[in-house]
Amino acid sequence: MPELPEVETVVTGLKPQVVGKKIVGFKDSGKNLRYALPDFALLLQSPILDVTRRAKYLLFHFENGQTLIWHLGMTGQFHVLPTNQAEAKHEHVTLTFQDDTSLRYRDTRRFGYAGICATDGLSKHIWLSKLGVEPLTADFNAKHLQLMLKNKKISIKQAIMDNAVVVGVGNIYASESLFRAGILPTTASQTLSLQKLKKLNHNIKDVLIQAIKAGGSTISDFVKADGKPGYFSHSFQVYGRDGKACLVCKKPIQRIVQNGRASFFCTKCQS
DNA sequence: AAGGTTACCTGCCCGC
DNA sequence: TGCGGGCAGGTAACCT
Repeated sequence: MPELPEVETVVTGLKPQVVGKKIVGFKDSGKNLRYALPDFALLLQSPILDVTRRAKYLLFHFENGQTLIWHLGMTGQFHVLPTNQAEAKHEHVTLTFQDDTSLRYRDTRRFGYAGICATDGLSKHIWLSKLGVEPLTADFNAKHLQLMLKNKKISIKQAIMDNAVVVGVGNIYASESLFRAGILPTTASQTLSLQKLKKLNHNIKDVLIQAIKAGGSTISDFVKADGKPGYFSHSFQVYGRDGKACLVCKKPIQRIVQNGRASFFCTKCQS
């Protein structure tokens, strides 16, 4: 899926296209996403007040006190299109607005999922209640990392991808931030000094901010809400570069599989 | 109980 | 050109 910068980009792109609109109809492809779809009738005729993000979830807040929670999975995309425009392949949900536009949800692999929850009960929702701190807030700092990682035997890469430690860091930005911080992804979490954690904390924030500025990464099927790709993928320093020269020291970038996910790193620049 | 593995699903790319 | 295998940005349900 899109990682945090991509979701942030989608929220930014969607907001001006949907805020103030009312859903007047809905349909789905008949195929479930990861879970059964919610009853969209709960949202009918109520204006969308705002679209926000928590971790990698999009939150559509409705005037009637309901919030539509949406996760894009690996391949989810939103598009706002004229209602009379033909359905695209893998379009699984259509929410029709009162103004002849409609919000289309496309998801090739159908790993995405949606739910509806009373806005005042959002923090207790099962998908949101266990989430850790947002990476771009002051709550995410070296001391926080130290506290969360003490006694943890898992690798540092797995730790920063754990949503209870910090949300929004996925497989790409895990490798990228560890490279920038000079830490091998296999390092045992509990062995890192506060000094190293400071560097890592700083680099996680930095790489996410840069990616958001670039409008999210583009890998295969990520498209922003306006249909145009983002440009951060041009800035990957290690992700997907196995066998190629490290941009700092020229040593070939290594690729290993950790917990079933690809990790990329430089053995000279990271220790 | 933490840490690992697997499943969910489709498409693409690679090698034979 | 066709086919099988491996791989893909996430999450969570399982196992050990």
